[in-house]
Amino acid sequence: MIEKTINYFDISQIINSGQCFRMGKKENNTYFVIAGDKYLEISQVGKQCSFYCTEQEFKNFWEHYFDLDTEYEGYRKCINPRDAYLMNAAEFGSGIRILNQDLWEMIVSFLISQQNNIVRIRKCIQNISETYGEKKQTEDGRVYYAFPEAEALAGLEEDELKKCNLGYRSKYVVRTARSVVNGEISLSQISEMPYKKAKEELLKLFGVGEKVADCICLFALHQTAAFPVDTHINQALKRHYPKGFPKRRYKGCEGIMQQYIFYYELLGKE
DNA sequence: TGCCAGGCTGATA
DNA sequence: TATCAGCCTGGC
Repeated sequence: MIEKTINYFDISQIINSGQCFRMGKKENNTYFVIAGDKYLEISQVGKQCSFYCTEQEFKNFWEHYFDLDTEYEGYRKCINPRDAYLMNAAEFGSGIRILNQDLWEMIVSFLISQQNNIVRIRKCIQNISETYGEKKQTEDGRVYYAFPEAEALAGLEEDELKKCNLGYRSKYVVRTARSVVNGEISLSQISEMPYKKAKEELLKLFGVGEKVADCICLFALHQTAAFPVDTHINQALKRHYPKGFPKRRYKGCEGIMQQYIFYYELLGKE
């Protein structure tokens, strides 16, 4: 177990910020995370966090996954103090971090997310993981399933994933898996591209539009200039930024601000 | 029963 | 280039 004191980190806020669909609460202060083929439990009381893994695993994977190297206070300090709405939103979601998640997993997750709600998205991802992912077991015997590789999905019929409750999104996932497997699109190359170029590449995938591409850029590629606009953000922008969100002021960290707004819109109101 | 939810595609004008 | 059905499905 690794114990850390971490500023501006709140695992429950991260779970509810909607960037990860394989995290959840176990009991009181304990949470679980499945990322790719890894499983982790965390407990948190205030700034005190316990990561139930080895030092090596923490250093090699989870520290980067949770973006613990980044000082988030700096992002909040650059907020215009006259922008009361964003100041409040950032205060409310001050424990949010932008995770460094697996690119393939995020592509599929956000393909599934369209015209869908979080409970169903989680269920869909659980279904495809249990059906097509590798079965794993923790040291204490807990069974979980790794996220399925593109190869495991590319050979399916387009409607096959409807059995996993994906509905019309089934063909998006299968065709995208084929594009990855047959080399039409290179995930490793996308990982190295700047934001605009990476987004352009992602938009070539069947079922990936503006919003989904931006979510993938932000939550998998850590392109914090990406600013996904979904219905919630759209409503918030209309209400609070009728002249447009001041992206120039937040150049390079628009995505962080988007997360504060999204979380505030979702849970900050009574 | 009908509507909606963290959009996108493809047809049509 | 813009607009708009239609798409799955479960919960309310």
